[in-house]
Amino acid sequence: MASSKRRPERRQEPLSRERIVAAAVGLLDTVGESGLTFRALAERLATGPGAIYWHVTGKTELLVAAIDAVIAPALAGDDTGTTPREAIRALALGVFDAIDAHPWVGTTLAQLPRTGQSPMLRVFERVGRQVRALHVPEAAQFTAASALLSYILGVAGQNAANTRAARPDTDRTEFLDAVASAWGELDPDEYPFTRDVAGQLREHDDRAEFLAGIDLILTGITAGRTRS
Amino acid sequence: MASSKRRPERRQEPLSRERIVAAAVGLLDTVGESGLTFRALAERLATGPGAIYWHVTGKTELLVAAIDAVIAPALAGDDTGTTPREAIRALALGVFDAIDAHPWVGTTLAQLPRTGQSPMLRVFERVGRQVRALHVPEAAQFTAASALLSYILGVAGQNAANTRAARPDTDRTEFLDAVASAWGELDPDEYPFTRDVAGQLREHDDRAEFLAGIDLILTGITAGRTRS
DNA sequence: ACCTGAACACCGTTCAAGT
DNA sequence: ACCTGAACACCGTTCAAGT
Repeated sequence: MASSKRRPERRQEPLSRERIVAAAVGLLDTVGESGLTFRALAERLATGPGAIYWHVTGKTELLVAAIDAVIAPALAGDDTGTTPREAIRALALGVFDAIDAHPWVGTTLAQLPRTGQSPMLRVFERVGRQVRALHVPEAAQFTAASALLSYILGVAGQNAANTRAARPDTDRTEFLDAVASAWGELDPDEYPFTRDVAGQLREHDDRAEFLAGIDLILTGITAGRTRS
Repeated sequence: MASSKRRPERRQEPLSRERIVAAAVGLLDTVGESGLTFRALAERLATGPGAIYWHVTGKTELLVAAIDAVIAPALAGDDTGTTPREAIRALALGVFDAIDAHPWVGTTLAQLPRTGQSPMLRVFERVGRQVRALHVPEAAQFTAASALLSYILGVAGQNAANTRAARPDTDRTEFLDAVASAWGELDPDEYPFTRDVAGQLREHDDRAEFLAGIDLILTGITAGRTRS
């Protein structure tokens, strides 16, 4: 009786956008994209599903907010004191790591338009600034930044697809081994290249591979510079 | 009475995988990804939803088959008599055009694993063969082909996102204008790059932009060659 | 062998009613 | 102002029953 007065048993913090988004991220991380349900979310927050709609307009907004929360650290880095090339690599790796830690981001991020308050726009801006710092000619800056962004998004999607395709109890190397074996048994007439390259898949490092792709594009971006 | 004997009124062709997939593509093209429903599909085919499951294991398989049908023409091209560089450009453009004509492909394609009988694997193989024809060193072939593929997928996803973000009644230029205006009004302290680059967006051509990105990567791939 | 369609176990979202 | 939870209009998938 005494306790009910000043200490509210702390069993029910008020609902808030932050608590909802945090719970959503937790759900996505543990149960995956299909696990994010208004009912499951409501249960985690000890309310009814309708309560969530007072703080959030719908599932899309919830998903964007979740992505934003997870991608934010990658954009928090300080670019001063590094070369633009290093800054782009660090930024790209930050996004890659965020997606690697939260595979559901890859699936959704690539589908967000580069408009409004989209996290996409923030990544684009960061990439673009460094492209400019590389002294890419004005007219080519948009193309260069877009290409880098598209590549990052493409890898993100592939990564998410691989995570989903892998049995939940297998780790990365096991999965790569399985894919490599499957590739190795493909029809040599139909898939000569994939077959031959299967071996490289076995000893490859997703992160290093991703970075190698970034470097490829960076090389392409800066290669033409001396000619202009 | 006479007609019911030899001419079966032709009102009910038997169901088949091809008919189902064709109807699915039609539904996706007209009503979009959210319009592909087993109930809607059944209605189009004049049956119950359960009938479809006799020919197709589930929605995932249906989606993959639909993508396959739409992407196939892009892979049918003949590569003989062109340079590898031209072959890669043509292949990439083929995929781009297929996705542009069927925006729902972009959303889903990027999420398919590069395994089994996935259309992804077929695109990868085609890209890879031309990478090899470019005389890229063995160890770098996987990276080069993967980078090209990831870029293509990334653009595909962005394209689909843009199509979805655009009001259904606006055309491409109207949409780009709207985005460019929005970018132009961004906070100059937070989005200096995006703001400045907004103008380039207005007069840009998606297809040309896409190809420019491919060229960037191709340049990156071939740039190091003379050094090795 | 192939089709039918009711039924199951879910969804996102709304909204009257409560505090 | 904020929460509740039943209700609405859907889903994908299954499966007994039909032909």
